Amino acid sequence: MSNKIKAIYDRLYSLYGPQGWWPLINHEGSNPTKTGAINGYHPGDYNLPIERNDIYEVIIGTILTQNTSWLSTEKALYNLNQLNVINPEKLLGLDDDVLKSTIRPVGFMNQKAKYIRDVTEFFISLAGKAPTRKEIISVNGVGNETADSILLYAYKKPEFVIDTYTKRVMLRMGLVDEKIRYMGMKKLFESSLPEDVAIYQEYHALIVEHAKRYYSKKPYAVNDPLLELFK
DNA sequence: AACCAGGACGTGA
DNA sequence: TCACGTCATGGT
Repeated sequence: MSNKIKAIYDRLYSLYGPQGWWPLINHEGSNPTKTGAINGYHPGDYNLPIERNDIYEVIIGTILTQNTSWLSTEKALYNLNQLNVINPEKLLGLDDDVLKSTIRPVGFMNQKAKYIRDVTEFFISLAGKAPTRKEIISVNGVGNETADSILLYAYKKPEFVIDTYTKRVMLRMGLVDEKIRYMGMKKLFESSLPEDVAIYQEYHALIVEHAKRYYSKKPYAVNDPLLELFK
């Protein structure tokens, strides 16, 4: 196989199809196959988000979901939406204790409340312009993965997202070693794929979907259909 | 009842 | 640079 990274993508896509990330609360029902408070997956539609508040929703979603299940994140976003504060100015006007109790389901509510305020002020200061990677990662609470998630899913920039699932799968496939760093893995994917936002968006989402099934509980990769690719 | 979840940051070596 | 502790709630 000349390009294993691409071969894995093709296999995952044929297994699961387009994932329609990042889900948006204002697009409920567009994908009935997923469950939870937000059914706003939009498979095949790579134009979203368009509205300012939708872009903002993706950004606070990336903070909320840090080391947290998406189910919990949905609850927090649902709560915020009920308060009609998925809007940067309105969010900043929210009482801090109210904000913390609203995002409570995601855990780490003290630091995440602060992170959300910081990234919100940064978002407003952009005045509609997309940030560079260096700029967005300088915000407190925005690390490598969150920065790339924001750039890829909120601003549609070709930045590949690496997460713990990605490393887990790549390790099992024997394509990286244990000491690989975030940027090393990111460059590996980006140098193996066409620089295409839709592909980057799908690939990361597909890895998450796949890893939830085969790489959540140990031992990993039991009956993993990817294993037959390299035999 | 341990373990994990769509991580990031601060600290001391 | 690196290894490790901390942050916190909820589902399985």
